[in-house]
Amino acid sequence: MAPVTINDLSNALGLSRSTVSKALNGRSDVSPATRERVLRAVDELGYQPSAAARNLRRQRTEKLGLVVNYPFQRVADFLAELIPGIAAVAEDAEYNLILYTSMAGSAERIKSLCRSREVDGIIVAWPPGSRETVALSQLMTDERMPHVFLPRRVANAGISFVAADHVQGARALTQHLISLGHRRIGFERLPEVYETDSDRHAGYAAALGDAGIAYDPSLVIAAKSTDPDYHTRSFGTFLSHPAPPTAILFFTDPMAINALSLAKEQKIRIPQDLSIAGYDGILASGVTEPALTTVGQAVSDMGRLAVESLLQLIEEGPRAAIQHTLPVELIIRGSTGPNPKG
Amino acid sequence: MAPVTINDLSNALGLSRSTVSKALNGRSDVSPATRERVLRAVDELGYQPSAAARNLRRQRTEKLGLVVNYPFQRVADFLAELIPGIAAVAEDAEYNLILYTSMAGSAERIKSLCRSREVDGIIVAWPPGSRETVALSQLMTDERMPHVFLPRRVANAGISFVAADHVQGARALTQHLISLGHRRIGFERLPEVYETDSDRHAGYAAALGDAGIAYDPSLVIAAKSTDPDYHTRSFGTFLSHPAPPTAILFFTDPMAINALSLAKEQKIRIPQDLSIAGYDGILASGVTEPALTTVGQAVSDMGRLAVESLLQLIEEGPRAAIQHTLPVELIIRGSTGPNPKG
DNA sequence: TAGCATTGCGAAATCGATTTCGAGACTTGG
DNA sequence: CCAAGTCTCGAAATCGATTTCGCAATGCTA
Repeated sequence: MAPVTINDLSNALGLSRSTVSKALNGRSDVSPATRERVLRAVDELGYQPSAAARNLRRQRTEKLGLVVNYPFQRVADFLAELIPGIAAVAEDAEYNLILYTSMAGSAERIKSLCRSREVDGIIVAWPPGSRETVALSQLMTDERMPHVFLPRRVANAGISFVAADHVQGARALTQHLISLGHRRIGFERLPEVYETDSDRHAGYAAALGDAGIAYDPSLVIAAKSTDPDYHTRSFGTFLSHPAPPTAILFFTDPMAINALSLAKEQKIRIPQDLSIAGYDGILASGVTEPALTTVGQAVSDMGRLAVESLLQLIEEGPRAAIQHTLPVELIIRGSTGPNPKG
Repeated sequence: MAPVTINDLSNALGLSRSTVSKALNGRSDVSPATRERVLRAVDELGYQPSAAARNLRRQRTEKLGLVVNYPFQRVADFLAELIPGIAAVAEDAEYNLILYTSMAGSAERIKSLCRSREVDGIIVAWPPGSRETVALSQLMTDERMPHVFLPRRVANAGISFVAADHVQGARALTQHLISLGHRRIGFERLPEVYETDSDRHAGYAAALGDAGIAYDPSLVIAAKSTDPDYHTRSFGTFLSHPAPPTAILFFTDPMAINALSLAKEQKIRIPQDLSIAGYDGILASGVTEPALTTVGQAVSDMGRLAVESLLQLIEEGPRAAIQHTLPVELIIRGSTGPNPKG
């Protein structure tokens, strides 16, 4: 009825708790015969150690925390790929995953999480802006809580993260458009200030430079996050430009998909009249009409690496930060085509 | 350095651990002045109770387990909506969510999970076939582990679940097609035997009956799960029927989306030549060309209800099963149109 | 003022494991 | 045959909280 404890086992066997525990944990000071008896009894009585008791004594929980520091829905696509990857790798290493979705931005709650010791390490998905991220990392370091940020690079040698190489991604994407004959290429940046944004912008600028195309600031729009309709508005800005771009790079796929339908409304043919590209390679980007040219990230790889890094940090104790920057993949689909004016 | 424990607090204050604990847990046998002192010290020393110690003593963990009993990727869409709903509601009630993705179908692992007592209750997402589900439920009941199944109905009065009303959904969908003039309506069922399948089939048959249309078994195909290409094959079967259907209902959106692209390959115009409808209302169904008529489920509501039900089961101890069947919503989009032969 | 109820606090048990340390029993070598 | 290891095992401490119970001091009633 009540769960079987190690005491029940030791009583049933006429052995001490110590011996039973040692038999179960593979200690060497137990005779093979005794170990055999213990294991048989475990089977018969259906014993399973209490997680709480074990956690308390061992001072670790074999659980990882995944803090989603961003409206879940907006990164649902990403998470749908990320979470199973993380959970699977973690479970292979006998760790489980606890999800925290309501502590966005709250340093206090992260601190509580650290102090309650209910996880052995934390993966922070979509960390806040750079400054806050550094502070958050410091806080967790102070609490001796191993942690890894994902999927954003943090420009700080002491902070562990797993990210994608957006300089390379944006560069490849821009090069693709240039090779199609485009010379005036619009770029819509993110409103917030992240390394992700500056990386992608750097890649865009680098590709232009490589091709000897002058960087035209009027073709680069930084969306204003205060404006709920900023996607729509900035698309209009591009179109009404005196010398409008023949191709536009959007910072994320949803922005590009939005542009796709705006274009359809205005009878602008994609890609005949205008080439459009997104970024991130979300699932929906593959089923639009036309399908979206974009840059895909190996999300499940990032998940796997994040877990592996975190486990290293946990096992090896204080050590140098682990930083991974993964290559990204250019996905060429129907939304980009030759420059109509080229 | 080392985490602050309740002993540190009691030393610093010159109070016993009991008193400190009682002050923190709102017991009445503590004077307001003492409670105040304790709270102040908590703030100053940065005390946070150890989750493990508390769990051990209280014999509960304030954690819920979400067992995903199905390849994560195949239900990613669903999960992306379900998980945040579940996590948010749980966190409002001071519960966290632990994800288990690698115990598909394994009764043994479920049993271990129950006995380890690392969660207070379990939500099983996408339970296996009826018989196994009943066995699984029995197992958890034996282990005194509260549990709820989702999002499938289980035809057993003793089992708690949250599901959608697929009889109504399939009926509404079929009625929609009938109202468009269709008389020969194909229906592709699932290979496995679930209540979900029989419910949708019953709804389909009921709508036909209501309209006085004879049920034609040759228009109902049960896909064979052993055949990896069964989607493609069954679409061919429909087309080569001597009196082919003018509209086809697919059991799930991915099947319908697959049919959409098969139709495009074969130059069959949707919906002019053939109407196609899906079921489930996944995100991708909204961005196909044409967009898919389907039936949407209030997934986040199901998540919320599942958590609320589970919490009831946890708090009230042994009690009658809680069963919720939610209404579904007919989503009419571009893939269904008037019967060309009508 | 004696007797009783109330209030506020602490001692100790408890939850269920792990781990350290020491002690017999048994070998082994000299 | 004795001293020194080896093997096995158990007693007891420990992890950090909660909870029960008793005790002393105080307030209240008659």
